[in-house]
Amino acid sequence: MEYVQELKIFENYLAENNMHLTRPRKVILQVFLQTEGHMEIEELFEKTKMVDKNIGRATIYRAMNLLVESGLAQENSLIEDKKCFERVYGRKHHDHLVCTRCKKIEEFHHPMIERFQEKTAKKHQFTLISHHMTLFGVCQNCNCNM
Amino acid sequence: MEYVQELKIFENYLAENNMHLTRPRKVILQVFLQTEGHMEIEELFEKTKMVDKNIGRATIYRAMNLLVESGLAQENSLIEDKKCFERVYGRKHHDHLVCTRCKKIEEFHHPMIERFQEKTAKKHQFTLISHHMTLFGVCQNCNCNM
DNA sequence: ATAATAATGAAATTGATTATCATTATCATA
DNA sequence: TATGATAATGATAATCAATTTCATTATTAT
Ligand SMILES: [Mn+2]
Ligand SMILES: [Mn+2]
Ligand SMILES: [Zn+2]
Ligand SMILES: [Zn+2]
Repeated sequence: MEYVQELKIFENYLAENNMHLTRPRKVILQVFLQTEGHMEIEELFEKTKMVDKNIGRATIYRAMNLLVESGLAQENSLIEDKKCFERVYGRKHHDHLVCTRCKKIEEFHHPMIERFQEKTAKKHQFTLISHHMTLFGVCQNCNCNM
Repeated sequence: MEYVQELKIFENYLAENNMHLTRPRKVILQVFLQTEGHMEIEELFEKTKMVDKNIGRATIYRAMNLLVESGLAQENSLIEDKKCFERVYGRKHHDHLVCTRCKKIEEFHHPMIERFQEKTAKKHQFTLISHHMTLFGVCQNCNCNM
């Protein structure tokens, strides 16, 4: 089994909360870790079906919440009215740039922006917990082809 | 009638698109302009009912879309799973700071952040169209009372 | 007024997510 | 290794914001 670290983390999280590492959960973790980028529930559902066609959508929703709670996954709302997930364990924080035409997603990190966000929160006497920042635009490819 | 400017803009937008300034639309505009801050459809629906209890929710949804298209309103998704609107005509662009405890919303504008967003888009060869940026935290009030 | 067209509101539909619940799986312990 | 307490599953129903449908009503140009 690959992803030994992530598996350990998930196991620990489950154990701490008196939950079990079941087969469906193991399959969903595996599929999640093997998928690149930003994935939707439906995509994960389709992929788990290839491994075990009995796993239901509800179990995917539930397992993804557990992965978020255990710190392995992050929930993004890059698309209106639909959430998507991405790996966060062992990766650095970043924000997103979305092409409104082809939906391509690029990632970026801007330390200065992060700094100013902190300062802004402090100025408003807020204890900053998190932030959403997404830039919407048209990518070079889409710009040329239209 | 107050808000002559906004009314003109709405009338022009409608005329340009072969639509009519009907009574329901006029009422909804009025209610929208008289409401401070960030408002949800349900809130607008309740308020329009006081003026004309026959106006349906669907008409509010439709009218708010028109207000967005005409440049009078902006749609925000500060709360998960629900959109809210705010006035933009005659106001400056800003982003939001949301208290996760009491849901208080504060507004801020940080020119440097905006500048860096532009630079980031350019670096990725994206033509920047818009951005979402919301900071989540705990306000001073909520910090003290807990 | 009249005809052509646009708008309305009630109700149905959609689509993502969550809850319910009978059934099945897990695991500590006898 | 059986057993019973508890957790997890998956099919299905429920939710809920938002959109669509459609028969009826308003609006406007003629
Ligand atoms: Mn990402
Ligand atoms: Mn605002
Ligand atoms: Zn593109
Ligand atoms: Zn607060």
